[in-house]
Amino acid sequence: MAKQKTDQKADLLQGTLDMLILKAVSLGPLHGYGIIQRIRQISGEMLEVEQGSLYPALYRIEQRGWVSSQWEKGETGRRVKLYTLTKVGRAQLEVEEASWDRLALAIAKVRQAT
Amino acid sequence: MAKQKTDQKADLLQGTLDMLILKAVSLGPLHGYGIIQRIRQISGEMLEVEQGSLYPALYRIEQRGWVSSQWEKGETGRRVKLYTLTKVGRAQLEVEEASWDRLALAIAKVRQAT
DNA sequence: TTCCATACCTTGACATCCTAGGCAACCTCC
DNA sequence: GGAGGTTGCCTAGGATGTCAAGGTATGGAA
Repeated sequence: MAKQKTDQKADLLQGTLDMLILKAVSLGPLHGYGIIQRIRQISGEMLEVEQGSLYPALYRIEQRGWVSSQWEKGETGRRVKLYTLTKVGRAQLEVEEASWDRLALAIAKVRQAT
Repeated sequence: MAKQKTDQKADLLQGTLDMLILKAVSLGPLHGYGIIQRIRQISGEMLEVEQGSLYPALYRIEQRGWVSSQWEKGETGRRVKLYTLTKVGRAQLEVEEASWDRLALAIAKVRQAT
């Protein structure tokens, strides 16, 4: 299906996946497969989340109460598991974004060092 | 001793440690304990690498040929294990920096999504 | 002499991610 | 009507990397 991905295996860093998922779901309820597509889309085709990474992560995230899920009939008539961001999840997203900002800033400083 | 660390568990993301170490050593040969200090310093006290993370990482990095080591007499008269960046290591540093840039760019895009 | 900082290292637990599968429903095209 | 592709869910197993916690030793300061 033409994955290609600019030949560079950009692989996510451990810990960033949760933030990406929360962000994707924050744009509106979504099912698992759709999350992968949305992340790919909003990252400009740069990030490709594997199913084997996503589903365990979703389970984990739901356990922590950051998202809630319910089975629904999708637009195509098929049953899909819709995930919705909870209030706690929205707060967590902000925490993770702040944490990322701090790290990115720190790394930037290190990069400048001579 | 005053560690403090702004109470925020800034914890590194898996995968960034190698880059930090390579960068630290790229500024001049250094021993393990000194690497921790240099990273703390050039990150503006934002990054605190644990010894339990550093030494395994150093071993790993040396096995891959990115640094070489030799025992020397430190300034204080004590024996220290000095690590030096190799040519391969310098190339690897560039690879990791480029990889970080890609990821940071992708994350930034995701952050902007509405 | 007691304590702290420096300096090395290991062990074991833990979380997260990826590879590689499996299952099923739906669609299109031949 | 059958084949194959896409959507959609999931799991098992292994690899990796990090951390918490400990151990050892030297040297200087109090």
